Amino acid sequence: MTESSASPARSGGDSPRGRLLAAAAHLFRTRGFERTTVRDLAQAVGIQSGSIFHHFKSKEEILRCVMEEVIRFNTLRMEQGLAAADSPRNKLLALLRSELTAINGDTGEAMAVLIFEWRSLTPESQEYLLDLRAHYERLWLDTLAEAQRAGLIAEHRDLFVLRRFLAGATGWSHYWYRPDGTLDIEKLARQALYLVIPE
Amino acid sequence: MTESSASPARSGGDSPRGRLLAAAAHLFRTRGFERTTVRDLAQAVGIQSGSIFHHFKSKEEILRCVMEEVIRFNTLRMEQGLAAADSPRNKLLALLRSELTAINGDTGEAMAVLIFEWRSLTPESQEYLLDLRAHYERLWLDTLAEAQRAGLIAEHRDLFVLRRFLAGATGWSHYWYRPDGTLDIEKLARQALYLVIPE
DNA sequence: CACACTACCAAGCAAGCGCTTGGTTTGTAA
DNA sequence: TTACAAACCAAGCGCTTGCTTGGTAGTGTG
Repeated sequence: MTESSASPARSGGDSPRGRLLAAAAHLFRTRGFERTTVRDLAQAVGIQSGSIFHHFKSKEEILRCVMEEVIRFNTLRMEQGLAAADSPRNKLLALLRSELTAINGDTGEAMAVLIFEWRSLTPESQEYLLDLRAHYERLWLDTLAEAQRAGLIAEHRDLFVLRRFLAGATGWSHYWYRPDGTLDIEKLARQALYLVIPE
Repeated sequence: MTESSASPARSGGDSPRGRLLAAAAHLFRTRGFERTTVRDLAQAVGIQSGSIFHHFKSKEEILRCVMEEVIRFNTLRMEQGLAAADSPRNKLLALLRSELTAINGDTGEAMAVLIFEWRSLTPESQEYLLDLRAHYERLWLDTLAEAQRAGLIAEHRDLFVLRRFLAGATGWSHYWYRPDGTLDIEKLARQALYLVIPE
């Protein structure tokens, strides 16, 4: 309820498990899940490869945990952003800002893993995580519907399709956007808003 | 110039090499490049795994060939679509239709491989293919600039950012769009056009 | 002290990987 | 019929993979 911290403890922090997850997010993003070996992972945190299986029962479980953590964390951030916005327009901007921050900011590596390593999950893990994502997507569709009722979005636009287009647009920014240029995330979010609202 | 065939011969057809490339596109898309073994690939075309290396010198070369072929093919399709369009608005629509067809139509599997398996290429292959893509992207940016000069796109919109957003939006449709529903590619392209032009 | 617990190491197993090799079949054309 | 190259097989090499096993420090609690 306090606005002080943007996040309530993502991952164990400096626990062995937390360090493993952080290293995994980094390696899975840069090399991909398949190309990353448990030996790479062990070396990154300074232990033997076999010791990993004291903390996780399989390599795939590490992937699932990285994804689960980033979903929970960013759903929370999105809800906080929504609560602070007053108009339909600003709610949309808040969602876009949240998603672009998730992808290009602090949780960027884990988000990229979530998006681009989905296939490496077992079907059971996919099902489990899809349940978590459902709530996240609901927030989006409700906000888009509210904006359409307010007349911000033309009637002939399909909101489901629009949301999928936006998800692709923001997710892909991971591959080209570099925050050190003149284009900060706030400007990027505004450019993304033009995709929804002509203004 | 005839509208009869949408394509001039993509891949060798039923040559051993062509069959290998077609099977590779399918397997690389469904399982990913890393998870696909040369033994899978060989089984798919009915030969021994070692025989693959009579046609390609490495597994990575197969990936590069799949990508090269789909770039060349779809650049051609896009140019044909552009040539047949009369107004800036219809040129944009032609580009979106071409890209969405490439991703969700006949070349969909190879396109998905091009987009999502990029990382598995060697740096040399990446550089080589980037040259081919440069021309493709140039067509996009030129068309967007023409539309902006014609007043279809607001001055404060960044065309480079817009193109990247659109690339993400269309590319991602591979993951959710199913052509058998009520939403055909033409309607999908129109929904995508709303991202660019308010109308 | 004894006990339990977390975190870890050292070693290695069974399986799977991309790719090589040497030789054989098959199609084509002189 | 002969010649030759493309296409392919059978076997396996050398290496890497995810993961297991048995044991050992370090720490806190009674």
